Amino acid sequence: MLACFTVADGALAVLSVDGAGRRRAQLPTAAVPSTGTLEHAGDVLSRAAVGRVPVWRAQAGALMQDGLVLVVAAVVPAGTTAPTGSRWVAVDRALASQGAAIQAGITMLRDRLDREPVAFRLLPPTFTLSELQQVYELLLERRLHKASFRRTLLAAHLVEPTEAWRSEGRGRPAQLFRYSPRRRRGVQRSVRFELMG
Amino acid sequence: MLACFTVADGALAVLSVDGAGRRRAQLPTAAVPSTGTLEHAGDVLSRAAVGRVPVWRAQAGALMQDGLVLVVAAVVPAGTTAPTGSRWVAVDRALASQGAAIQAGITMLRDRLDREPVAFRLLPPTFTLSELQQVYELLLERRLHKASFRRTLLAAHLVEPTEAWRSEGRGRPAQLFRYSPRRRRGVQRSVRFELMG
DNA sequence: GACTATAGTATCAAAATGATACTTATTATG
DNA sequence: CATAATAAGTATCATTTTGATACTATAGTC
Repeated sequence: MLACFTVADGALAVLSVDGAGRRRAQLPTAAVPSTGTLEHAGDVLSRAAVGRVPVWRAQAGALMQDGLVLVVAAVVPAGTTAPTGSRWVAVDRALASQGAAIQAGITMLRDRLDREPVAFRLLPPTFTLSELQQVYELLLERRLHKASFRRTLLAAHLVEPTEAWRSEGRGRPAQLFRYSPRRRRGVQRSVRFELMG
Repeated sequence: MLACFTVADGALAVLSVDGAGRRRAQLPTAAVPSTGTLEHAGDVLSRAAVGRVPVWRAQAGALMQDGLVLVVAAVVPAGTTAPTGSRWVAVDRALASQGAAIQAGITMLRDRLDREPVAFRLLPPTFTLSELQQVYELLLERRLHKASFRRTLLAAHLVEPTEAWRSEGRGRPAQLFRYSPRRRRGVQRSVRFELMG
């Protein structure tokens, strides 16, 4: 089962296939083949469902739903069009019908956010830092501080500026950046205890 | 397949069943039942393998190994004895034969370390702060700063001191603490970019 | 041109971190 | 018994990180 996410209309959206007359979100599914790797099986399912191999993908868990179901979390860039017969559904609405699988996928995205380039893969090759921050805010479900976000991001040498600027409606144009990780993070910082009790 | 971890002899160890004449580590396995929840299936497997339900458990992934294999990561307190027919094997040695499954389990433990009480569950009900720090160091594979570790831990209100002290060999006795989370962490801190490029 | 909206920067105080060194309490050794 | 050794736990302080606030820059709208 594929939980393929993108950003659409400023919200996280998941790919849903149009069931026969059903209004509930349905995630694309395929039988797990008995041969080949699971990675390959995930690619096959993705290609059938989205028409392309996702730019990021991870196992999100296994569910018992009328048999054993593996959930694959996947990510495609904002702007990817859904193939006919499927559409992007805002996660809030989709949760109602496919809650467990979608939740597993989102949890996987959140958990990997600081270790793998999930947010960058949810964006086109070039993007503004405000867009990037919005993706982080979507996935973390909280507001981030603008100056701190940029300072930390730039200090991590994960992006490089391009020559291009984008003027979007009102205010000052934003510079476009490209994901271009330079250095490994050498210094490890202290432990965090975010336990909820 | 069960990757059940504990701390033994100052190292992370995984439960291995003694195969017929095999020296290689073998993780306990059971067929996924067609009925019931996966959580229950994990408990059944654990009870058969360790003689008890683990104090912490999580899905660690799915592997394609001569058929589809689900890996369950589990944790039992230090000092738990392995049932006859099985033994604790230091992770370093066990990795050789069951690398993928064990690695998936360790990754799960590490990823959850700051959000779920994995380290506390690897210890008996009461423990010293040095022991706790050692568990964190084992799982994170790096040294931590003593004063910072304690400051942060106490500020998180996750442990409470007991009246008991333990004198272990030489130096000053250590106070025993109990896992007793008090408050939810209200403040969220800034984003970390630990991407490896 | 004034107003508003958004990008991006600067400054500064507060908080978190890590190094170092210190104190305390115990066992080992002579 | 005195002293050394060892480990727990604490204190101090400089450095780094963080977040609030306010600022400048550049565009569109009225």
